[in-house]
Amino acid sequence: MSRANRTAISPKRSENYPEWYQQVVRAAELAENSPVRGCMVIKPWGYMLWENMQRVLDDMFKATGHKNAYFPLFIPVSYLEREARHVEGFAKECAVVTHHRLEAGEKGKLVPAGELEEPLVVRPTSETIIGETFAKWIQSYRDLPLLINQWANVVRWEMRTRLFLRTAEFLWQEGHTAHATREEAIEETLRMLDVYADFAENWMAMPVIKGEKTEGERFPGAVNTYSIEALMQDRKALQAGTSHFLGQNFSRAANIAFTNEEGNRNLAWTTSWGASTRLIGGLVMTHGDDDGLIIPPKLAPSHLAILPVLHGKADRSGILEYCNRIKEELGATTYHGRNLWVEIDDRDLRGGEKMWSWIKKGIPTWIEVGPREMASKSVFLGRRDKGPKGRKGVDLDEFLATFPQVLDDIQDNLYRRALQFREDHTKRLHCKDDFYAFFTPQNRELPEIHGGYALAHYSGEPEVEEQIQKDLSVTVRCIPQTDGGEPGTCIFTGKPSAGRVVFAKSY
RNA sequence: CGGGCCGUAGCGCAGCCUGGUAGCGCACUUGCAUGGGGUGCAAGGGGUCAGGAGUUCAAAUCUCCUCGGCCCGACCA
Repeated sequence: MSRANRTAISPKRSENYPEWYQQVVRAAELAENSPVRGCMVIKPWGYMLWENMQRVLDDMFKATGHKNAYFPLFIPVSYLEREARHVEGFAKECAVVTHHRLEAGEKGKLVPAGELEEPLVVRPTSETIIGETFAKWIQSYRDLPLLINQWANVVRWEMRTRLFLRTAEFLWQEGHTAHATREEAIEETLRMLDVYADFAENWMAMPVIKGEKTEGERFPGAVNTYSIEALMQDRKALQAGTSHFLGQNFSRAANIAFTNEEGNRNLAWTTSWGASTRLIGGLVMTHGDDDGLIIPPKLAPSHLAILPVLHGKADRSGILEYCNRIKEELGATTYHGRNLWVEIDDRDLRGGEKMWSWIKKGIPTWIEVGPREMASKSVFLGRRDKGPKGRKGVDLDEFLATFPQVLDDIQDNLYRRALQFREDHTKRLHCKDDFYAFFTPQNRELPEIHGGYALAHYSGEPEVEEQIQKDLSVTVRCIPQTDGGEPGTCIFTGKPSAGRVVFAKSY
C-alpha cells in the first residue's frame, strides 16, 4: 500500500473490528495486558484520560450533594449472603481470600497458611458493606438523605476479558444513597442517570439513550435498573453507566432503619449507581478511526502538540522560543474548568513520524512550527477530526485567539458525527422477519459489521427475550425514557405494547 | 466453562504438513547523510520458538497436558 493512503492502524475497522480495537488501545498507549490474567496496566496517557473523567464526574457528584468516602476492599462472605438475588448475581465471579500469610514450602515456594475463620471476598461491588455501614450511620430521618460516593477498584472474575471493556479488576465509582421515601430514592436514581447522560454527551461527545432495563438485565438485588446505552462503530451497544433503585432490599438485608417524625421505625430506600473505566473503551469505539484514537478535547490529556521543525540551518533556538511563547500563552488559558495543556514535542524524530505518533494517540490538535511559520507569524494546524490532509496555515494571533473555539468545534463535530452514525444505524422495525434480517450477517462464516439499534414494539414476555438472545445474541438494551410510550403491537407476540424498546447486540 | 482459531525478537509474520537446534519486515543501537505524510545507506544488538512432559540420535516442527490471546455460546459494568 502506498504511504499516502496507508492507515496507521491495521487491520481497519471494516476488516477486523476487535483486532482494530486492541491495536488502537496499544498504539494510543492507553493500556496493555499484564502478567495477571484479565488485568491491565493503564499507561500514563490512558490514566490521564481517566483522571479527567474522574474529575468531571466527581464535580458533578459534588454539585448534586454527594460526598466521597472509602470502604474496605474485603467483604466478609456472610455480608454477601444477606441479599439472596445479590448472592446469585455475584457468587460465580468473586475472588476469595482464604488465608492471611505465606510460609516457605519446598524448593523456595511460598504456600498459603493461616486460614481465615471467615473467607473474605474482594469486592465485586460494595452494596453490602456500605449497607452495613449505613445501618450504623442512620438512626433518624434527620440523617437522611445520605449521599455517598466511593472511587475504588473492584474485581469480577470474568471469563472473557477485553482491555477496558471487561477486565477482572477495574476502576470505577459507586454512588450509594439512602432516603426516607421511595419517591426520593427514585428521583435520586433518575437524577444520577441524567448526570451520566450529561457526562457522556457533553464531555465524551458520545450520544446515549437513557432507559430502564428489563427484568433479565437488572442488577442483582435491584428493583429497577436504568442505564445509558451508546452505539459503538461495530453497531453493538455499550452500557456506559447504570443507576439502580434498590427499593428496601438492601435496607432489609442490612437493617438500614430510621425513626421518622412520628417516632415510627422505617426501612430506608436506597440507590446505587456506577460508571467505570469501561467508559474509555466506549470513547475508543465511538470516535476512533483507522488512524487510531480520537479524544474529545474536553477530556483530552493534552489539547495541543507543538511539533517544532528543527533541521538543517534552521534557527533552532528561535523556533523553540516561538513554540514556548505559544505554549505559555495557551497554557494560561482556561478551557472548560482547567488550563489548556500543551506539549512541545522536540524529540529527535522525523516530522512525519512524530505527527503520526500524536495522531494515533488521538490528540485533538497539533501544529507544526518551522522557519516558514516564524517568517509569516503563523502556525500549520492539524485537527484530529479532519485528518492529516486537512492541515492548514493559520495566522498566529488568530490561532491564539480562536484556539478554544477550534477545540469546541472539534468537540461538537465529534458529537454530531457520532449522533449521525447512531441515526444511520437505528431502524424502526415492524415485523419479526425484518428484525431477524436486521440482525443476521450476510456472511455467516466471517460476519461483517451489521445490525444496530432496532426500535420495535415488545409486549414484555421474558421468553421472547430469551429466544432472540438464543437466536441472534440480541437483547433489549433498554426501555427508552424518551419514546413517550406510543402504543402499538408487539412484533413477536402480536399482543399490545406500551411502547418501542431498544434492541441490539451488546458488549 | 463448552466449540473454533491462535501463541516463533518490542510489534506483525514465515518456517511446522514432509523433525537436522531459527529467519523476514517494521521497531531498537551506532555512524553518516537527511528532515514540513511516517527517510536513505552502512554496521550492530536482541529469541530457553508461551510453559511442562513425552516420542526420537535429533523437536519451533510429532503427541499429551497446562497457561495466555481472539471469535462464537453461556455470563457480565
